[in-house]
Amino acid sequence: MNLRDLRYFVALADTRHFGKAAERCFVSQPTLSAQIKKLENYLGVQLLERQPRKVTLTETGQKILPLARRILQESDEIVSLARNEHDPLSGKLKIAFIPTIGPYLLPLAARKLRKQLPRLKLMLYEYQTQPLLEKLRAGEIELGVLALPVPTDGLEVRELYEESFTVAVPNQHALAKKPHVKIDDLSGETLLLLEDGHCLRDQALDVCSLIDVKENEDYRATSLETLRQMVAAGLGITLLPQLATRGPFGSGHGLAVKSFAKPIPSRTVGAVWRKSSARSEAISAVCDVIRTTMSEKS
Amino acid sequence: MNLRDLRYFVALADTRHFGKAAERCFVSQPTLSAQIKKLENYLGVQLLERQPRKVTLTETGQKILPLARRILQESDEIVSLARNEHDPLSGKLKIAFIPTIGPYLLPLAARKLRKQLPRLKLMLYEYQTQPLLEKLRAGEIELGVLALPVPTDGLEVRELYEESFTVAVPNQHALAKKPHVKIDDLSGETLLLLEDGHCLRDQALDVCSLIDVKENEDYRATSLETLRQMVAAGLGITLLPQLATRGPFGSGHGLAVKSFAKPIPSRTVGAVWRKSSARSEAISAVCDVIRTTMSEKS
DNA sequence: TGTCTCGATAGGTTATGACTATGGCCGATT
DNA sequence: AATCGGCCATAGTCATAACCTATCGAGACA
Repeated sequence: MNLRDLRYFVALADTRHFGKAAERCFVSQPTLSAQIKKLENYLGVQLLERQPRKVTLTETGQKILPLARRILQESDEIVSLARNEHDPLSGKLKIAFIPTIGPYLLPLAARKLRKQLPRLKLMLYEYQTQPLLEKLRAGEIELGVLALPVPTDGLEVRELYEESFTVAVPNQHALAKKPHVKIDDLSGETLLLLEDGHCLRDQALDVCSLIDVKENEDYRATSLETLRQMVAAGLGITLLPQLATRGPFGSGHGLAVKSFAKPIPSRTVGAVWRKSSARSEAISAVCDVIRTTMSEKS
Repeated sequence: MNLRDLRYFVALADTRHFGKAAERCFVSQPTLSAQIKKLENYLGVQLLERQPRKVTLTETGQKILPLARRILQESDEIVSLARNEHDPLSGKLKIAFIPTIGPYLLPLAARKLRKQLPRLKLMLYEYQTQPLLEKLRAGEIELGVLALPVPTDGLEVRELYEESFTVAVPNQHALAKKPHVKIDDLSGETLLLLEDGHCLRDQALDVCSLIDVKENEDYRATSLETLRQMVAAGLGITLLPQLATRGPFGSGHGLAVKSFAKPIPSRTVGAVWRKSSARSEAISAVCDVIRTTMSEKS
């Protein structure tokens, strides 16, 4: 059985005339005639009675007609649903950020995203790098924003922006008075870090790998905000990504944020998605918005 | 779009594996692959994401899937409905009788009809010959049982049985004492007849056409039962078809029913249906039952 | 009786869906 | 690192389903 056959049948039921029904279906009368006969043959029942000058539905035909109509209507629903979804820049798009990026990047990009991609409903998630990649591969999310590099098997990667690190020290700290901080200046300091799983932890350790710092093993922060408060409380110093020091997140409350002297250590923030993703257009558009946002704000 | 494509899509959504889905649809993998792609192309949206080792539905695919399932289910409904209707001796069959046949024939045939055609639901109607033929041609009924002959344009006709006429006279009437009545005996009598539209009226006039009878113009009965009572009341005599004199409808209550001497005048009762009718098998079966009933009872 | 309407039939062409064989990608194994 | 195997896509070919035009035949109508 075929949707086309049902269409022919319904047209015939409406017009009760083979010629007119054929016209309505944009086929010749013999074609429709043959297809109807084939349908009847397939179903094993006569659907219509061909009286001279008059076509009528049999009992069975009358029973089948509403079913056929509903099927056609639902098939049209599929088509129109697909047409609505046709716009690649519409629909839901699930994006995950790592925790040291999301809360600081989103306020900057949100307005522009909403303005430039108004039909895109962004579903926002926050995961650490590893769970994020897993959920990405599992298809639970479509796009991840995190610090590069990441293993790229099956994934597409695009760099979004370069994010400098800064040093956060207590107000009273000697470094608070210097205009710029060199990495070597951190030698001998106590470093406060995020708990395991945060990539920022590894990045900070990496920056300090050549100098002599000791991690405060008693405390591991669960978020940058906790970390910030721990520094203000004088428990040590830490590295903060630059976006986490802008606007309401800057110096104050017993905390001084210092920028590094050149060469400024930094991390690369990038977007990752499945190579096979069906949303590459929307993804690309989102990346563009983030990139331009960051290049304007820097 | 095609039901087959939807079948492929649903199979793929179920198995999430092109090869297995193809197997389930009894086609080769490339075939299913190509059809799915064609479907996606037609809809203008990607329905699935081909990850290595893993096939997943896109957002759109997930929306379309339940629609596709429902369509397939309903198309199966059509097929199974048709299969149920497949038995030509089942379903509704609308039969109309003329008033001078229906009430007398049905009690005789009903039991055998129900026994031999148990799945056939007979819808019974009663119309005079002309309206009956109109409704038959209009497709409102499938089968008519009436007195022949009738105009046969577009209609199929089959004789069912021959029905003798009898004479009904008041108990006190001279003819009530004779064993048999000749047509000539009716000469000079006052004839009571049914109102216009009843074919029996014309048949009675026809039987009496060669002799001298006068119709009682003051009364025209609307049914055989009224006619019978009018005869019993002494208003005249009348002709009754034989079936209307059997069982509870016989002599008594001031009425005597006499049979004719040979040659016995009679009418031919027959079945008519549209040549193009889709129910010819059921019709034929019903005719058979009536014929054998009548040949057994006579 | 001729004419018209309308569905069915005949014959030929195109388009579609199916197949097999094969390629390319990726993950897993040795 | 090289090989193997699973899996989907591509290429090329073929059968048939669907379509067309032309025509027939039955029945309605003037």
